[in-house]
Parts: sequence; C-alpha cells; structure tokens
Amino acid sequence: MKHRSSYALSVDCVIFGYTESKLQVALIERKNSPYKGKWAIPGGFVEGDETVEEAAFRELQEETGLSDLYLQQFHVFSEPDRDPRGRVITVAFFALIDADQCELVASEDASKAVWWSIDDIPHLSFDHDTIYDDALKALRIAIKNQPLAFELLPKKFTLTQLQQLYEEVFDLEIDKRNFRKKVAKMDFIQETGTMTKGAKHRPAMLYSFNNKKYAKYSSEIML
Amino acid sequence: MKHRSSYALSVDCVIFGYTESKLQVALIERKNSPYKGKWAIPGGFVEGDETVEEAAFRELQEETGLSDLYLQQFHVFSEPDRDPRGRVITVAFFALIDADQCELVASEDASKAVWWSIDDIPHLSFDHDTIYDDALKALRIAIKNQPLAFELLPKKFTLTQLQQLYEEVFDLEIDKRNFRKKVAKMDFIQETGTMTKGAKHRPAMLYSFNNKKYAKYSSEIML
DNA sequence: ACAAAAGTGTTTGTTGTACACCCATGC
DNA sequence: GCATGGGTGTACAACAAACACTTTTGT
Repeated sequence: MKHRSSYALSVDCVIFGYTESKLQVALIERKNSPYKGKWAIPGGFVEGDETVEEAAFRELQEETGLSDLYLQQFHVFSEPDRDPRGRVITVAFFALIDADQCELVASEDASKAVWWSIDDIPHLSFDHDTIYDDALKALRIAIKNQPLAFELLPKKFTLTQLQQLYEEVFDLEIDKRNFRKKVAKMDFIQETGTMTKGAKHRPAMLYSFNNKKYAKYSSEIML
Repeated sequence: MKHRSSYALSVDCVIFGYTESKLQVALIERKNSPYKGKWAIPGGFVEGDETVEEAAFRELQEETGLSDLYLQQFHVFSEPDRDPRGRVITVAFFALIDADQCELVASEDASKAVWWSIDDIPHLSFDHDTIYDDALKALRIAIKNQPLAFELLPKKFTLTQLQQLYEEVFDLEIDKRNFRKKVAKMDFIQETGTMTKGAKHRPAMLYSFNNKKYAKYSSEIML
C-alpha cells in the first residue's frame, strides 16, 4: 500500500442499564492521565485484526462480565484535537443491559466503574459529554424503530416495568390503561403465566418478548 | 503515545440524487485495480488532520462540484478483509442532492461517474453492496425523523414532486388528496406564489420549505 | 385496616383511509 | 378537442387521549 495517513482507532461505549425504574449509564473514573481522576465513558483501542464491533464487545466484557448484550454503533468522532495524547478516531457505540444482572468491574485504566442516573450525569472527559448526548438521541431513535426495550429488562418483566422504561427513556408520562391496551394488541409481548412474588402489594403478571412472533409481525408491516 | 495499532481510514459516500421523478445513486467505474473497470461507490482516504466529515466533503466536491449538500455518516465498516490492498476502515456517509443541479465528474481514480436508478443497481466492488443497502435503510430512517426530502428537491417544488419523492424513497403509493391534506397542515411548507410554466398541462403551484418555521414547530412537539 | 401497586372500559376527539371528478394548459 | 397532470371534499374506520375505581397482597 502507498504511503498514506494512518490513525489510532478507539471504541467508546455508552452502556445504558436499567434498574430500580431508573435508566443509568456506566461511567468510569480514570486511573491515568490525561483526565486522571475524572469521569469518562468506558472505551479502549482497537487492536490488530479485530473489527470495531469485536473491540467494543471485548471492552464490554471486561467492564460488565456479560457477553450477551445489545450493541450498536452510532457515530464516529474524529476532531483532530479530541484527545490530548494525539490523533485518535473513535467509533462510539451504545450498549443495553439489564443492570440488575451485572456487576460493573473497573477495568485496566479505571479506578472505579459505577452506574450513574441519567438525570444527573457529571461533566465528562475528552468529548464524552457530546458522545453521551448523541448516544441518548441515538437510543431514542433506535428504540422507536426496533424492539430494544427488552434488552434493558429481565427476560420476564411486568407491564409496569415496561411502561416506566418508556417513560424514563422518552421523559414523558403515559396513561396506564392506554399503555396496556396497546401492549395487548402486540402478540409478541405475551403472558408467561408466572407472577411476581413477595412484593408488599398485589402480585403482577410477568410477560416476555417473543422474538419469532415479532420478526413475523415486523416483516408483515414492512411489506 | 505507546506502540499501538494504527489503521488507514477512508470515507465512502452513497450520493442520492433525485431527477425525473427517480431516486438515483452516483456510482463510479474504477480506473485502477483492485476491481478495475467495476462499479463502486465514490470514496477516498482521510488525510492528515481532517475530520471524516471534511474528507467526505472533499470527495463530494471533487465528484459533484457542489459545496452545499447534506451529508450524514451512518456506519463504520471494519472487516479486516474488506479491502484486498490491506486493512482499511471506512466511514460510510450518505449525501443528498438535487441531481438536476449538478454534473457528476469522474475524479482521480474513476474512469466514469454516472447516476444509476435505485431500481437497478449493479453488483459493486469491495463490500459496497452492503454499504449501499445500509445507506438506503439509513436514508429511510433519517427522512422520517428530519426534513431531508427538501435536500433532494429544487428550492421551489410542486407537491407532486414532493409526493413522488416519498413514494420513491419508501416504495409505496400515496393518495394525492390525503397527501395534500397533510402537507396543508405543515405551515413550514409554504406556497411561493409562483407557478410552473411551459408544461403541456395545467401549471402547478410551487412550494418552498421554511427552515425557521420548521425549527419552531419541531422544538414545540419535542417539549 | 391501611398502604401500595395491579388491574380493568367507556367516551370523545383526532387522524388516517378510501374514493371520483372538474380544471388549465400545450399541441 | 384531446392528452396530461393539477387540484379539490366527504364519509367511515382506526387510533389516541382522558378519566376513577376495585383487587390483592404485606404489614
């Protein structure tokens, strides 16, 4: 290949988790300079022959211990001065997980890794404020076009959990009865027959998302 | 900076143009190997300190002569074997222009550059078949969420042109009266007072898109 | 018995869909 | 006068929005 510019490539992952009826984001506290001791989005460099998706999965496994999570790239950030160490182009991803099923682990370059409520995100290192804002916009668009809400919930969930997730992501209030009427028409969201136990109120029916029925349904409406 | 993998970075632009009531894509015939004489999406390498957006604009200006066009990145393709010359990571963009206002120019590495109807795209070089498919999907999602149709039309356009554009992009048929009823409610699409001339049928009112009114309107519905 | 969340229908307004004819122009 | 696309309204169905009370459980 001819003489040609080449670049360091990184991936940054905005990890959205859902727990206690709150949408949260995984942030790390940086162990090393630059921005030592400051908050940042977890990420790392692409290495060797891996794709950007493989690099992002690798980072996510280090961070969360999980291998089964939803990951979607949404933007490339390539401002020449975005990293004080030199020219680094980053591919930003967002990931979705049920935060209750994972413990965050501070990986190599982090002294802490914690869940942070989206109402209350601190100022972040590098251009990560922008990356986070764009991630939330991308999540909102994606969740309208694909059945991604279920990636944030346990496999069995109550309708109230599902409703509160939508309210949280889109920052609005939804009428319970109207919401349930709508869900009832979606036959890819189905009763499991089991119910919640031990709450200090009436037990709730647990539902699950049926991907096969959804695939059939969505291919029908597209044609 | 430590020893670390670095990569050649390119941009590929799926340029959508609209002319004669048809959505088209600009393709080049490659002048050099690999894929010499085959069709491909125009693109080029990112150089020096430019952002990927700047690189894409540079390529588009070489290709179309235009500087005022809409450009949006939509995906990074990073399979290690996607380019037989070596490891090249590419950031894919789609661009929107009124094809009647530009003449395609075959740039450096192309022997031809032509508009090609989207009904009839040939097999493309590299992984460009995939890039093109994803571009069309990204265009459909984007055009539902932003007022991008107007980027493909002349500044003054008839409602029939606007309607046919939607029909073309989404591959469906729309009822003329219902479409016009809907447009009438959008006060950011406004009559210009001038009409088409010289057609061998009744003249049509020309409309224009008012970005200021749209901004006001869209900020209201978001809140 | 009280607190806390689960569950359930009806009415009203808004939006979408289906559908057919006359009009202005060029040739 | 004929071919071509421009322009218009109404009736019905589907969907969205507003709204309050009873049920089941734990303490």
